[in-house]
Amino acid sequence: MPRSRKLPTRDELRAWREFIETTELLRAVLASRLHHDAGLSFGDYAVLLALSEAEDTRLRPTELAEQIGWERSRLSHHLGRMQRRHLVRRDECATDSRGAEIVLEPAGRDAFQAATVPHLSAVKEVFVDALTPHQIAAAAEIAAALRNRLTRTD
Amino acid sequence: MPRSRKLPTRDELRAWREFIETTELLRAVLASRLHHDAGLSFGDYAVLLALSEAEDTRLRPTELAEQIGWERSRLSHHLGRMQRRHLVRRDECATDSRGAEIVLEPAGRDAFQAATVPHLSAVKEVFVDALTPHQIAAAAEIAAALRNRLTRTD
DNA sequence: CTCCAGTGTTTGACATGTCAATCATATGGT
DNA sequence: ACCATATGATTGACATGTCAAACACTGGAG
Repeated sequence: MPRSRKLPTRDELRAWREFIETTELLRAVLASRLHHDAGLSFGDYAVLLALSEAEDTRLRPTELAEQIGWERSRLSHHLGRMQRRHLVRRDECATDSRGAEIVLEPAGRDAFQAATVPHLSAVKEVFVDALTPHQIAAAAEIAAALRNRLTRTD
Repeated sequence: MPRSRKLPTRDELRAWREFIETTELLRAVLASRLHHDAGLSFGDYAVLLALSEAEDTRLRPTELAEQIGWERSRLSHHLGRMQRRHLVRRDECATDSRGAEIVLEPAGRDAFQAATVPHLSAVKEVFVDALTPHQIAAAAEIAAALRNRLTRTD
């Protein structure tokens, strides 16, 4: 009868714990490898990827933040750190003097290019090759279902 | 021929991105709720859970760190913060004067008890109820497969 | 007994993340 | 033109995470 229970069952909770802990471990392992192989953090990589794909390799902060799903203040702090390392540069925006434009610097382009192959190899090794094709499809569906729940109404 | 390709295909990469970004969002949402509902972080909750389940509600730091999968230095920093909030206490260890024993304090017990139901409700809402029973089982299997890969040889 | 390599834990320096407050400029209503 | 409010972005204070070094004791070889 407890179709309408409010709390997870023991098995559901076990699945939850295994799922959330493992995905955290997965993230940590990949982040650690990326840092070891290319000296970039996950955040660095996300920023550089978005900039690399952007027209003219430049983006407004708000747009960049939306693309990678970050709050603006988080991005701002991170850009400060990346700027110190000459990976990106802040330009003034021509059309809105409040605004800025984040520009990919040569060092950022180089670091991103050097990082890409090792990073994708690592993804292949610890994600793609760890799962069957069917499981990969299932993972994508699960993610879609979760995202659907997370981003509605709220 | 590219059965032995070293990099993910476009589809595999899409699945990867959706998976990793969504699990991060999931974690962030649950952490935010837990903090809002009970004033505890994910880390606080993990520590309090382990201590609550421990015999005599006390544990050696190294044991505690292993149970929740943290590095010892991370745990030490976190315990310092929790101690300031009177959630836990550090006792000297009777059998090894180098060592310590982390003890659950009344405030920690209360906070954990107050946090549990809202947290599990949230897990039910954003994880269990977002997926079909079949998907939950698949999620557990995927996590097991990933963990298997992550924790072997390396 | 003495020394020293090993173990348990903490510390310091720094990278990263969140939240609320601030700053500067843009913009629409009067 | 003027101002109230909205918008783009940054800042400050603080929580959290990693890494390497330091610290404090243990336990066994000589």
